[in-house]
Amino acid sequence: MPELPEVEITRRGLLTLIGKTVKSVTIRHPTLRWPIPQHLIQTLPHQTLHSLNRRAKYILCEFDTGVLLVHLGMSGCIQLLDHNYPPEKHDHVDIEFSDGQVFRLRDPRRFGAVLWIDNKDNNHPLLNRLGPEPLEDGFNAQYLHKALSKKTLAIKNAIMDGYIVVGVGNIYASESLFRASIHPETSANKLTIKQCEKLVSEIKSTLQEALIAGGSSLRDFFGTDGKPGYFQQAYFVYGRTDEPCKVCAKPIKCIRLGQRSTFYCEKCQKR
DNA sequence: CGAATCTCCTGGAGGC
DNA sequence: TGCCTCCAGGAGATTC
Repeated sequence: MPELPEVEITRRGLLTLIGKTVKSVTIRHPTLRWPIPQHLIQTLPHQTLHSLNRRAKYILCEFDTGVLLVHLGMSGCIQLLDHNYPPEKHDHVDIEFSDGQVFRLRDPRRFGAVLWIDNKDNNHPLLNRLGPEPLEDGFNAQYLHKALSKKTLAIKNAIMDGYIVVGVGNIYASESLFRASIHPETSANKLTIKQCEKLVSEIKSTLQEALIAGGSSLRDFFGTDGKPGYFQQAYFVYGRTDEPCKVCAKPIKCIRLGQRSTFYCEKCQKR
């Protein structure tokens, strides 16, 4: 399931498309999280891709008259293929470029999204209220401590809230809290500035390590070249219920927090 | 208003 | 081997 490192790796894998012009768009299955705008079939051809950026887990593809916003949901991947390569069952969208390369979105569970933001519509509602990027300087201990100061929800839910900080999904939330020795159920406003320092630092390093490792992969993530990442071997707690903690050997606990599996070590992580 | 819950979807795993 | 049930999860929408 794509977390921020996988999205960033996907974006980098697409950079070779910059400067190329769209030849055609094929939409095979228009109902992702929201309907894919059918007008893309007419709008995109003849437009040039100028840049590929990322905000949170959204990939932003800048064309002449607007931005194509792509989200991979939890099972999405983008592959770059020759246009003769036959589509498979869950290959919902193709954007063929004039050199014959195809940007192909596959998303079996269809939690992903493909939307169009016209240049005249700035301040898109999906983007304009998002918190800071976790790897940028705006995400620091002072910011986090202040952002949490009136929050009583569990810290794990807080760091997964995109209005506080973007890009921290379920896996890295558990991993970062373990590394920071903070119990996932701790009230967000109870974190000291010192704990915020540690947590910010561990969120950054966890994401950074995953990025360097080429993105983590569970069974259904592949990057643009079809190769899986390998970060999952390094998990301290995620998916390790009842297995010994890698630090203290006590069995890892699994609880539900905000409808999500949450993994932690009760000895290493303090409330 | 903040927090918790609901919702979309399908593949894979486990039980029999 | 096949069928059934259950589960996973990003994040906006809805409800409390």
